[in-house]
Amino acid sequence: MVLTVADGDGRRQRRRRETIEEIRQAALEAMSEDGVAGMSLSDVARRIGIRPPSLYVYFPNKLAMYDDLFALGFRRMNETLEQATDPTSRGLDALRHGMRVYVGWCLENPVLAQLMFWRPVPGFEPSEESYRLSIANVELIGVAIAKAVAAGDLSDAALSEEGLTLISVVGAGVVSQQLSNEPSAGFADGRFSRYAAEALDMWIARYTPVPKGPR
Amino acid sequence: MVLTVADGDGRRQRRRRETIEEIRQAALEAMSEDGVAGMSLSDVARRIGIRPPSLYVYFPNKLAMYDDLFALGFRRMNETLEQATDPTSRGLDALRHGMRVYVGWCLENPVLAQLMFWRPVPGFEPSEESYRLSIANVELIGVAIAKAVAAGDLSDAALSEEGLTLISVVGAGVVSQQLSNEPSAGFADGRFSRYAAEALDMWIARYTPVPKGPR
DNA sequence: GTCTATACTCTGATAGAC
DNA sequence: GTCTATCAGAGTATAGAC
Repeated sequence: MVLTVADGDGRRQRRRRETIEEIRQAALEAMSEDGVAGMSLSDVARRIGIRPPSLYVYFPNKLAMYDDLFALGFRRMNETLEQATDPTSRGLDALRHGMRVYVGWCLENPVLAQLMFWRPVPGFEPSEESYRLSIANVELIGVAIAKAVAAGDLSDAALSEEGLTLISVVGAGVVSQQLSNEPSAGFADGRFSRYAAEALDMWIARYTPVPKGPR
Repeated sequence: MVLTVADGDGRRQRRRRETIEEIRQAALEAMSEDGVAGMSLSDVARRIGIRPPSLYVYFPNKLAMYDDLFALGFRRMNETLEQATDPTSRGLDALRHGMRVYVGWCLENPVLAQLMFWRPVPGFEPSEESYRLSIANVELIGVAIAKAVAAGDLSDAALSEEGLTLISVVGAGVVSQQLSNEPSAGFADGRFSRYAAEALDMWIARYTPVPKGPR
């Protein structure tokens, strides 16, 4: 059955992608109003002027919609982190800048951040494909640390399991505390996020190499 | 209308408290199976063999049940922390022990911890009374730090806004990462919780007073 | 006083007409 | 691709049996 005409297909698929984009936007709005787990398909359909069953043309079920948004979140965040990598700044400065971008993105996208870093939706687990994007996110941080190690600003231990675990604990701690206690605050005025630099400094201090000159 | 007989009241109120305790237990079981936000009143009623509307005799609505469990969680955790305070250990040892008990309790009570430290339930905000219990929780940590400062093991800055914020970030970070990435692991074998001591060490190092002897 | 029976509205999801 | 019709189940609320 190879009757699908290649030419006519472009417009149809394009229209489909536009509709999916509309659904995503409406779902994010709904979640920010009613909570991540409180999103209802009827509400999403109402927001874009279609009937609930029509959503099933684009997503097999509600959990698949969550998975799509989970992946979207990591795609956007990884893109932001890559674009924010300033080639002129290096070593610890690049790491500090990365931390600021990371926390800032989470506070600007609290709905996606909750979906990505907590597990607020009963029954939802990311698909293998989406999970790979979250792995890539962790690796971006590892690359920034590796550069600082290569520059001599951090000891090798920063790249150990302990080092990578502890920096993820620091980042998750700042974001988690800020989002659950003061979700609407910005980066600079957040009770917790304003200490993001100091939190990272705790980690940096632990992995700062001892000067090798004679004492 | 003061016809209520004092004698007969004891048994009735006792029976009522027992039922409430049954409901709490069933709700916790339901949440651990279907997620915190996925708990359904019909399911809770079914577990203890009554009809859903009967739950409304004990709780005005579903959110009130969440509030009751939120408060229960902090009561239990604060109790655990107070009992675990070993009067023989002091200073940094007491603080390290407190951190272990804190993280351990959260991993042993993941459902309550999620309800207490994240905001997984759309529309739920703790009542003023319950919120006070969460304040008391923060103050317990402050007391342990104050003792270490008094013993000379930590600098005064440990009790500053920065110091208190950063230690809450460290604790929340360990718990948050462990619960969302590996919820069923225990304290000792958790990918994140096994580094709880090292995470606290980052904080302790930042607030360790410099020795005052001559250099 | 306590619980049951019943009803109302909304949810996620499916089947089938057009 | 979108619709109508429909389902089982949810949370909530009220009326009434005992």
